[in-house]
Amino acid sequence: MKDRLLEIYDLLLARYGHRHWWPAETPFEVCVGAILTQNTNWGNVEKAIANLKRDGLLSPEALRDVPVAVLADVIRPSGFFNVKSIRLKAFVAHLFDHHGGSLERMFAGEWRKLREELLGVPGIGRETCDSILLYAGGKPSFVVDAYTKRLFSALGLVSEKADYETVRSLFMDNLPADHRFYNEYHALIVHHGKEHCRKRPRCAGCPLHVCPSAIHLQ
DNA sequence: GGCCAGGACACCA
DNA sequence: TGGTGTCATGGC
Repeated sequence: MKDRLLEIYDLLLARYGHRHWWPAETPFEVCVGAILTQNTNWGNVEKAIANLKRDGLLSPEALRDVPVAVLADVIRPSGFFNVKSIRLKAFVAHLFDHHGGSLERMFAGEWRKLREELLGVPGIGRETCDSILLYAGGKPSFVVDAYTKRLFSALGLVSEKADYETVRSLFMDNLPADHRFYNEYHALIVHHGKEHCRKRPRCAGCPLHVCPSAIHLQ
């Protein structure tokens, strides 16, 4: 299984090159983006983040102090703005309550313990949590998203019905715990999912040689 | 005008 | 545990 996973990685990297993820300027922006992108097109998230920057709200202190109704209006383009504004406030409140408002301090401890801690914050589920750990904190916690499940079930490596932790274990039990490697691998999976297969439904020249119809089925 | 997007959670059986 | 409804905008 390890060789197969490495082979797929090599194919994706050879085709698409390094993706330089996550698309954000700071670790805090990664955390905000991870929450805003929940079941949402990334283009809409970019609009919301641009609004936050415009209004000087992209900092732990600013998000802590802004009224939730104001925040909801600012992040409106990302969709689900009422729930996401509450989730952003919950994350920042946790950051101040447990880590003095400092991401650096939050990431200083043992990351597996931090993972359990963050999963207890309302609005931070497994994918959001792992995205924060990997892309904001540089921790070797593999991210599983819709693209990952779709692709690797299409490749026959996991069941279509496999739950999050099962898919995550496929990678973490078989690959070295290297956050740069996990970063690149997941970024390539997402890029393949939206830039290749979605724009070219027939998947002509798909580097993975998989049945395209399986990938496009929801 | 319908479908979908880098989920999470409450509720129910 | 597993299935279903809810939250919502914007691009195609």
